[in-house]
Parts: sequence; structure tokens; C-alpha cells
Amino acid sequence: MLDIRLIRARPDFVRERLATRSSELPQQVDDVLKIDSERRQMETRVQQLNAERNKLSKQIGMLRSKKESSAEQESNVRAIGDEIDRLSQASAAAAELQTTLLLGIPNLPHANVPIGADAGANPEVRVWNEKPVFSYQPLDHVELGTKLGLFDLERAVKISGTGFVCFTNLGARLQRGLTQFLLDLQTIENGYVEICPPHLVRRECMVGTGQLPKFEKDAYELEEGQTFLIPTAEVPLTNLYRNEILSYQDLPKYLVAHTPCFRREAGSAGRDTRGLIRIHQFNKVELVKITTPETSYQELEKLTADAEKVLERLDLHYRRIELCTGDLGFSMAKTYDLEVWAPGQGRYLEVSSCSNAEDYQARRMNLKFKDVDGKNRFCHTMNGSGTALARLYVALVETYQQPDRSILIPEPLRDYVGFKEIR
RNA sequence: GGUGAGGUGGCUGAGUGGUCGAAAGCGGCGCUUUGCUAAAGCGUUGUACCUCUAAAGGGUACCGAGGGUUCGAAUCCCUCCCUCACCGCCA
Repeated sequence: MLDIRLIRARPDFVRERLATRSSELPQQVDDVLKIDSERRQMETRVQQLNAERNKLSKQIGMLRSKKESSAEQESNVRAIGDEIDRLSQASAAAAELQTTLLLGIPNLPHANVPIGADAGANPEVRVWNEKPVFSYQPLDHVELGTKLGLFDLERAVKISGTGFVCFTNLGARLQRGLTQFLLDLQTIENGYVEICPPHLVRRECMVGTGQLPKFEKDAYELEEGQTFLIPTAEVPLTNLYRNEILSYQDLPKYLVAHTPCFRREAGSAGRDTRGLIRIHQFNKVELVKITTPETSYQELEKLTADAEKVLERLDLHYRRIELCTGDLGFSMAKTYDLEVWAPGQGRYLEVSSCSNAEDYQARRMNLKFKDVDGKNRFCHTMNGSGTALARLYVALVETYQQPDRSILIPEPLRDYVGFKEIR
């Protein structure tokens, strides 16, 4: 969440930055400022009354110990108490409203993020390899997978409903080998610490990373909204140190986890309904970094490169785009998307989204560090997929299909999956 | 799931209704002493918020969380969370 002090001190700056995301946001700044000023007025008054009451109560204590009458002080203090009750209730309600409003305001885009309305304005910043050329019409992963028995979509629907997949036989093994490959790459080569976190998290965690309260319909909830199935390992990983004060010497933290991700895809019914591209449960290897503010942008570049290494090792064609202000995720100040080419689809698929939330998530989850001077400051958090398994799988299978409809396993993966081809 | 004990500052640990934000010790920081190290002595040492400000200052809240009783709560009551022990069940 945004720093209320920044909003107070530089409201025009905040309004102007938010307007680059969406035109209705500046109004929310005014709403917060109004309630903030009302709240502070009441709070100040309550504190004055409390000071008065504390003074009188002490007098009462002293008078009683001297066996003197304190009737006058008692009646005064009772009157003050009533006033405090009334005012502090109002002030608490205002504080709650303020928090609610603040939680609903997205992060400020970083100054160097290109301004634009939607995905159409996202500039391409890097391209790797070229589109593979086929002498025939490449098949899509559903045809290939069905023919080779890599997964069973019909039976998955039977047991779980649309939007689920069941990997089978060599198809399941391919995913397992791919997962192991990704984890080894990020831990052994890139220095991330492997975490196997819970897949069910408390509500506060979802608030901490920004999924809640605004996007509750997108998540699978349990126990009447007290716990949620994670939509990404970003949630448990980033929240690992929630409510803690780390030492600057502990930073940066590099964390990686392989988990399933559960998404209801509430707003996207009817989109990408075929195959593995948009499903309710998919696996993902997620990278998270917790850093000082001074190094976060440099760390974001490195993190993005760490994710790109996956696609490069597998020799896939991809591009890196930067999200413009209108397309940025709620909690993020800057984001690069990695899109891999899927020949059977004839389009790029987003397999990683690498973002810096700056201190936006850290504020929501009260994650601080003690700097060299002993001052407590909010950490910066960033995350990116390294990468989403299901879509990587699609690109891999479609790119490495052979004229006889077998699939060649790229060299770096062979030891992991245990075979050179699937036919 | 059952029963019992318990959650106090960076740590250990006192405190059972009134100058308690909280004794004491440890740790940390500063100064003094010192050939170095060590030790000793003295001082200092939480967070958030409000107000005011050039700076300083003043105030409020916080003893797991939330609510209640009371003129007044770390202390009494209720709910929840968590930890520990034992029992039951179980991958």
C-alpha cells in the first residue's frame, strides 16, 4: 500500500502517477486525504482527553491512598470517559475506512515505465532466437499430446471440471523432469534458496501481496474465507518474513519454490479454453527476492535474466516486453513479461512476469529491515516466474515436434526426463 | 480431538488493580581506564502514531490479538491465535 505520508505531502504527484494507470484513480486519493484529515483531528482530541483522564486517575489514586475524598475527580473522569468512548469509536471507524481505501489503491508506476492504456502499448525490449520454421503446418499441443498420450483432458474434466488437466505417462514424466531442471538451474546456478511452502495460506498473506481484498473472486477460498489456495508461490514466499525486522546483512534474500497454482480465472470465461494455456491448476517455479531499496532495480534486472536463462537453455524463441502503465499489475511498480513462441498457436505465450513491487507489498505485510545506521525501513520485494510449467510445456512440445509428429527432447533436458524423444 | 500449563522489551526474567513503558541480569551502543586483547567503571539503549518544529520538544498507544469490567488494567473476565506437555487418532 502507498505511504499515507507521501500522499499527504505530494498529492499532485501521486494523482498524476496513478492517472497513468487509470483515470478514476486520482479521485481515490482525494477520498483518502479527506478521511485521513478527519481521522487525525479526532485522534488528536482523543489523545488530549486520554492525557486528561490519566492525570485525574492518578490524582484519584493518590487521594485515596491519603484517605481523602476523590468524588469530584471521579465524576469528571467519568464524563471524559464517555466522550473518549464516543470519539474513539468514530476515529477507529475512520481509521478502518482509511485502511480499506488505501488497500484499494494500486502501486505507483516507476518513473521510467512507458505510459500507455493497455497491452497494445507494451514495448518489446528484447528478442531471443527467431521463430522456428516448419515445412508443414505445425500441430498444436492438444493434438500432439492426445496423439502421444501426454495428457488426458476429457478425463480431467470428468473428475474436476473444465479447466483442469491430467498429465499421463511420459507426459507426466516430462513435466517432472522439466521441474527438476528448472529448480536445479535456479538453485545451483543462480543461487536461490529452495523453499517448499504450504499451498494454503491465511487471509493476511493474500492481503500482504495484494491479491486481497480487491481480487477475492479470483482465488479459491476455504474455511469461509480464512484460508486460500495459493494462486502463485509469490504469496507464501514473499510473506515468509511478514511482520519481521530483518538485518541489512540478511539481504538480499533469493527464494525459489515449485508449487501448484490455483486460479479461478473469474474474469476470463471463454478465453483460451483449449488445452493447457489457461487452466485452474498449474505448476510453476517462482522466484522471489527481498532486498534493500537501493538495490531492487538492479536485482529485478538480474531476476529477469535468471528467468530468461530457462528459455535460452531450452533454445526457445521468446521476447521480453515491458508492461506499460495501463497494463501493470495492481501491486507492481515495474514489470517485464517474458513471452515464448508457441508455433502450434501461432502466437506468444506469457510464461513469466518479473516485477518489482518496491515497498508496496512490504508495507502491507509490515516487512522491514534494520539498515547500517540502525534505522528500520521497509524492504523491497520482487518476483518472477522461472517459469510457468504448463505454458512452457506447450511451447516446448510445439517447438520440438518433428515431421513424423514425434517430439524431440532438447539436450539439456534429456538427463532429467530420461529419454531423447517421445513417439 | 481431549486434558493441563503458558505467551512481558533484542534475549533471560520480575511484576496479580494506582506515579509500570514496565525491576534485575545479559546483549548492543558511547565514554573512561589500557602496550594489544581482555576486564572493570560510568552512561545509554523499543515500536507506532498524533502534535509542533528549522531543530528540539510535548502527548497517546503498545506486556500474543481482539473485546469487556473499572475513575484507573501487564495485573480481573470473555473470545480468538500461538507455544509447550501428556493422552487419543493418523499419512
